[in-house]
Formats: sequence, structure tokens, C-alpha cells
Amino acid sequence: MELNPYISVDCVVFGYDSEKLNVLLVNRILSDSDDTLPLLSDYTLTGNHVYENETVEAAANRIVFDLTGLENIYLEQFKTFADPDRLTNAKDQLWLQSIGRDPELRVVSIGFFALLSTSDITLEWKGREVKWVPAKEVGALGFDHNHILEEALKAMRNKMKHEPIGFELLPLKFTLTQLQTVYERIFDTTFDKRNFRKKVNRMKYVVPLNEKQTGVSHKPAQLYMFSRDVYEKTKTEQFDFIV
Amino acid sequence: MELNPYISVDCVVFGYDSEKLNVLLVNRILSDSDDTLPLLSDYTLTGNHVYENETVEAAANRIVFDLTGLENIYLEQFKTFADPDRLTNAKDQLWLQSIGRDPELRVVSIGFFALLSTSDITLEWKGREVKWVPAKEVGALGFDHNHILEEALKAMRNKMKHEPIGFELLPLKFTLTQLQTVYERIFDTTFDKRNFRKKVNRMKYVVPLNEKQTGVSHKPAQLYMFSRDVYEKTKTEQFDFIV
DNA sequence: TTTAGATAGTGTTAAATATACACTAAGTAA
DNA sequence: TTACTTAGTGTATATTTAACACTATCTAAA
Repeated sequence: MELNPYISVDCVVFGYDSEKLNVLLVNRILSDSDDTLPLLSDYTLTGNHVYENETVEAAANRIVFDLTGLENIYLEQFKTFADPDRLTNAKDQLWLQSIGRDPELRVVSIGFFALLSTSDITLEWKGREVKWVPAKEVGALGFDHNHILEEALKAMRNKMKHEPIGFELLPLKFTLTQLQTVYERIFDTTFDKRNFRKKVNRMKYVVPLNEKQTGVSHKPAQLYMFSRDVYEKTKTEQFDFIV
Repeated sequence: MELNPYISVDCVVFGYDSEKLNVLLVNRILSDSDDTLPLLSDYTLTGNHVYENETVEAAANRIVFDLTGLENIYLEQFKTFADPDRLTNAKDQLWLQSIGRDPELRVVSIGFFALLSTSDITLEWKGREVKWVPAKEVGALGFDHNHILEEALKAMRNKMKHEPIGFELLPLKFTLTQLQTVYERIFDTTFDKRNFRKKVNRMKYVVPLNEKQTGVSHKPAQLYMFSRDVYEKTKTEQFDFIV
């Protein structure tokens, strides 16, 4: 089965490690034929062209699965990038040529972001170096990937404000402190513990388990899980764009 | 300048006429060579391929401008459609062939929705019939356009819940009753007038003008306008996904 | 010029939610 | 047993929501 040369998918894989938000990057190395210094060595987001018979959603899932070995990861198509000059800078042209792509083609990239808890995963991808980088410390990326990352962050934060996707960044079972911290880190703010817990208490889709945290050297916390079922059943449609 | 055969833009143009939400559709007619009954006659959303040197945003603006003569219309990229079989049904294949496109090509369509007040516009498009159809009464469309329309409606409603885009569907100057009605019609509900007005009263970006409605045979209402400036300055970042 | 018709515009009370704020409880490790 | 660490809880005040009905102002027609 052939890859379609015009259509690609870029996945911004966000992983939260109970401290900060990270992004998955892969190394892009181009070595000289005489094995001296590399001509090119930088990082990009994870992406791939789609197979001729593959939907873009399937391609995004395939990429995330190849990277993490995980299925059913939260994935969302957030924006498409198709500027005529998005791959025209010198490094990208060099790279495209070297891997046998026509550097003249106008490639559409459909952007997805994925959310997961880094504790879950093991990394490997086509022999290329893959690493987590804190979202705030990402340097200059290849292609238009800094732009794509920024848009992904915007879309993710925006969705996070109104929909319960913070849970996707935590393990299945989590404590309320962990939940609070996710929101604090992503919105770069702090909340009052008692008020936060009062609010969560009204969210019937955050359900307490008969289980406590283990392996900690202090009072173990109650564990909770998120029930999408309950959420879907209880959510309402209201408008609320007041400041 | 050439059109890119792989990349198209579909615009879901929503127009509100102070009664209901409408969508702009164009007729797709294919006549037999002997001028008998048409082989094909149905409607589609408005769309076009992008020029080789054109961004997709520019293409979307161009389409809306060609259709309405209006610039600076609210436009938002909401989703991209790229399923391998999205144009494979018989009618679409026939149409593609007849207009000289390769029916085998996998075409990516980047979906935008536009919001405007129908009172504003005059219609004309490349000699093809263009018409407003109430969003609730749209029948079977060509291509995958029923699917695109549904996704546009979802995206628009969702955005409307949290961001002040209802104003884009009204004339620049509007009354509070008109504003209330937009939200009632789009969310298919009703609000209490006094409570609605109390809420709007707290939105500092809805500013009263020194002007009243004219041409009505009853007490003329106060006119208001929306100030995006004030909105951008006063908005905050909070999370609120409680039911 | 009066009257009918139509929509504009307004206030109060009770319940729910938001905000601000500090101490005790329960576990582990030394 | 004690020190350390994080979990977990309540109250008072301000703000917001929700439910509810009447008067004001304009036009048009009698």
C-alpha cells in the first residue's frame, strides 16, 4: 500500500508526568556520505503521510500507536496546515530531497493532538530517537512545527476550559490533588484547595473509588476515576461567554 | 494561476435573517448533450479548489467575497475532510468527470464556516443558482456535504456556547430582543427576558448606542453594538466544564 | 384624538455558586 | 515518639441564577 504524497498527519502528542506538560519530538538527522558531521540534526513533531486507503483519523491513531504501543488514546483533529510555503525553507527542502520526496509538492498536513499520561508509555519509533520535551522548553523545530505546536496548545487549552479532557492526562485512577495540579500547570495558575474540591464534588462524573493511593510516605489519598458515561448523560447546553 | 487539484475549501455560509439560521447552497446541474432532462440536478455547499499560491484562508475569503460581495466576514476553519471515499458515489463521479477533474484523485477539503446577517447581502456566483435554505430544511446534498454541514453546525454551536460570535449573525446595530432571539433559535430554547438582559448588562462589550430602532410600528428599542476590543481586554481564562 | 395593538423595558426574592481563609487527620520514616 | 508530609474539611460573605408580571412608549387605525 502506497503513501499519499500530498496528505500528511502531524500528531502533537502531549504527555503529562505529574509535574509538567511534555511534547513528543523525534530527531531528524541527515548524515553526510563520508560519515562526518551531520548536515542536519534537529527535532520535529511526530507525523507521517497517510496511506492511500487510510483515513486521517486512522493515520493519527497509527502514529500514536507506533510511538507508544497504546490504543484508544484521546486524539483530536484541531487544525489543518496547508500554506504554499510551509516547507520551503532550506533545511526542509534538503531533508525532503534526501528522503526521496518531491520538495516542490504542496503538502497538506492535518494536525491532531493526543493526550496521555507519560507514566503509561514506552517509546520507540522506526529506529529514530524519540523524546519527551517540556512544552515550555521546546526549541526551534523543523518544518512549520513550532507553528503547529502553538496552535495545538491553543486548541488544547481552549478545549480544556470547557470540556473534561484534563483526565486524559492522568492515570485512570487519580487523586484530587493530581487533578488540581493538572489544571494549575496547564493554565499556569493556582486554585484554592477547598474551593476546587467543592467544585469537583458537584461533578458527578468524577467518581470516588474504594481505593487509596499506595507507596507514598504520607497519608494516602482517596483515588477517583472519570466517567465519560455520566458526563455525557448529565451535561447541558448553555451559553456562558461572560468574561 | 492554476488551481491545485488536491486541495479544496468548502464554506458553510450561515446567514441569519432575524427568524432562522440559513445555509447558502449552489445548484449543481448537468445537462444531457441533447438538452433534454438534466442528468443531475442537486445542491452543494459553496466550495472551490485553492490556487497554487493561495492560502486556504485566502481561498475561503475569496469564495465568501465572490458569493456576497462582503469582506471581513467572520470565517473559521473548523475541520478537514479527507476520507478516501468521500467523492466516490456515482453522482459525484459523474460530475467530476463532466467538469474535467480526475475522479480518482483523493481531494482534501478544508471546511470553513462563515457567519453573517442575511440582510446584508446580494447573491451571485459564476452564473450558478445560489440560494438560502433554512438549516433545518436542507435536503440531500452532493458530495459529502451533508456530513460537512453537520460538523459545521456542531462546531458553530459549540463555539457559540463559549465565545461571543452570535453578534456576527446580526446587523452591526441590534436590539437586545434580536440578540436573545439569535441564541434562542440556534439552541432551540427560550430564555427569560429579564434574566437575559441582566446577563447582557454585565457584558461590558455589548455597548448601548445613542440610537433607537426606526421603522417599527411600536415602541422602538435601544440599539447596541458588540465591541470585540472590550471583549478581548476583559475576558479571562477559567475552566468551567461543570454540567 | 382616542383607542387598540405591539413590543420595550424593568425589580424582587430565594437558591445556588463563588470566594476567601487555616486548622486537624493520617500515614511514613527516622 | 517525634518529625515530616500531604489529605481532608467548614463557614461567612458576595455574586449569580432562576422564577415570576406589570407598566411604558410608540404606531396605526377608528
